[in-house]
Order: sequence, then C-alpha cells, then structure tokens
Amino acid sequence: MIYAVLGPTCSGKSDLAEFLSQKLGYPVINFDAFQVYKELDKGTAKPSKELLDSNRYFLYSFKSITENYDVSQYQTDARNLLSRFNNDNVILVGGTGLYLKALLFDYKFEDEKRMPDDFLSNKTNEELFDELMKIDPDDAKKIGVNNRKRLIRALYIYSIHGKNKSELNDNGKDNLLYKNVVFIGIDINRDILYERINKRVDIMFENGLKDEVNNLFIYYGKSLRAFQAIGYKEFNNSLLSDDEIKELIKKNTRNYAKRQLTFFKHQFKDVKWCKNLEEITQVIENKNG
RNA sequence: GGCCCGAUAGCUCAGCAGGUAGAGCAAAGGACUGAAAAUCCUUGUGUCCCCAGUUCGACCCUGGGUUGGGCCA
Repeated sequence: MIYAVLGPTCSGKSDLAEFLSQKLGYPVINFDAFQVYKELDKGTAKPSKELLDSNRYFLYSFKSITENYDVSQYQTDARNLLSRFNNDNVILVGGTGLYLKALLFDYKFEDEKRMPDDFLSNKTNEELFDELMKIDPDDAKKIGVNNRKRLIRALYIYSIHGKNKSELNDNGKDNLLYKNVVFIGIDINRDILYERINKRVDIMFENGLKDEVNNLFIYYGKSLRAFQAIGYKEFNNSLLSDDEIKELIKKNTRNYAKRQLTFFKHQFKDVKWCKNLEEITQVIENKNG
C-alpha cells in the first residue's frame, strides 16, 4: 500500500507519518515544497534531525535554495524514488497538494527551458489577458485578468510548445496512476488548528528563527524564490517590529492552512478524513487485513 | 464631586435635514499542471451601550442611566 498522509500545516502529519512508519516498517517520502531545501530549517517544521538521518526519510533537505526546484523536478525525483520501492509500501507526507497530485496522477511535464524571470514583464495585465483570449479563451477566463503569474505562464507554454495549456493537459489530473493508494486526511477542528499554529510560531521564534533568516539573507540576498516561504518572507520588511513579524507569520500560516484544506478537499476524491488515531488505525487494518 | 469627549461588525473607525448602516484589517468560501508556504477570485458578519420621551419613523434629537478616557477641584 501507498499511504498518502495529507492535511493542513501543523495538523500533526509528520507525527502520524512517523507512527505509521514505525508500525508498518515503511519509508517516509516528503511531498512538501519547502522541506526539500537543506538551508531552510527552523521555519519549515521538518521532522527531527535524528529522523532525517535515519535512512527511512526521503526527499527532505536534499536541494539547495539556489537551485529553484519545482513540481516537474519533484515529479521525476519522487517517481524514481517510488520505483526503487517497487511503487509500493511507502508513506507519503507533506503539505504541497500540487506536488502530491503531480506525483500520483497523470500530470505531464514536457521538456522545456526554464522561463526567464522577465518574460513578458513589460506587458500590462490587460495586454496579457487579451493575448491569451486569442489563444485559449476558456483558460484566460478561468485565470482572470489579475492573475498575472498564471497568464504569463500560459503564454509561455504556448510560445515554446505551440499548443495551449488545455491541449497539453488533457484530463491527466483525474487519472490516478498508482492503484494501491490510500489517502488519509487529518480532520482537525479549525480553532484547535489555529491555536497550534500560533503556538508553533512562538516556538520557532524561541528557537532562533530570526537569526537563521537573517544569516541566510546575508549569505544569499533576499530575492531567492525559496524566501517566499512563510516564516522567511515576512522578515524582508524593515518597517515591522519583531512582534509584528511574528503575528504576520501566524496570520499567513493560518491563511495557508485554509488554502491547503480547500485544495485537499476538492482535488482528492477518496480521502479518508480521520479525527483520531483509532479511526486511522481502522482504515489501515481494513486495507492491510 | 464638576466639566468635556467617546460608546456602531471580531478589531480600528466612518456615517446620516431623522427613512434600521459601510470602509480597512481580521475572518469565511472558492480556483489551481513548470514560483504552489506561490498566485488569484468571491463574500459582509450588526440589540448602531441601556431605559424612557419627541416623531408616521430615532444610530442620529431630548432626558435619565451604564461604561471608558481626559481636564478641573
């Protein structure tokens, strides 16, 4: 069985993954977009160093923030790794729904050169929108005029592949490639989740998050994509006091948790949402028994 | 004790010749194929402090209270 553990940030996914790993003897594979970076540590709530060094944990802390990792690379890395385990008997954990979808479903990423950062940067949103309307009106309407990043991406796809996004994507997102997957969702009360988030941010500060971030800024500058991570980007604002930064991180984390829930609920159909360990154990016994 | 100012959404506040209200933030819901901890869309929550009075009608005017702040004793 492939167990995919999903849920919002701070809901206890990592602990559950470790519990299952112990119980079943399966390795743990990460699908979190920021825990892959070795330099990001105190702000990303990774499992402990001991666990990461234990030979049972994969795709954590193995990339540098200077490398600009992305979904397509993750898909390759994760599928290669899965095949090393014969595509069976692993635990997937993480918070990046898109990475999990791209891994397990038939998302196709054709070879392409990385998009230059200044691609179409001189166009206004309206110009980008009008241009996409000519190529793929459905997609343009879905994206909307204000979603500049996606408009540019859609136009880039057309410029290098000669096809629009809809043509390239043809329904792969609903086609599950691995048939032995069990999705376990952590169903946690919203108020309790928010309390846990607030508390975890306090602890991150006590553990020296500020120093870690400032040192990284000194080494690498502030403009790396990885510094868009919550817990890092908020420090890139000289007008805020430490307390204000802390509160902002809490708020951004709460908003993020909300977005994760939306994605998991709507993008994954057969999730067993569990409220406690008994329910989870029951799901596993049904599958393995 | 006297005088002045305030009390309206979870928070900070705006409002109106008297016709039961609206901004920002927080929040909620949603989208999602190469930056996804990213990016974007939608939504307004109310004993307008309480009790009387005036009025067809009061968040608004009058009187009395409650409560917070300031000034003077």
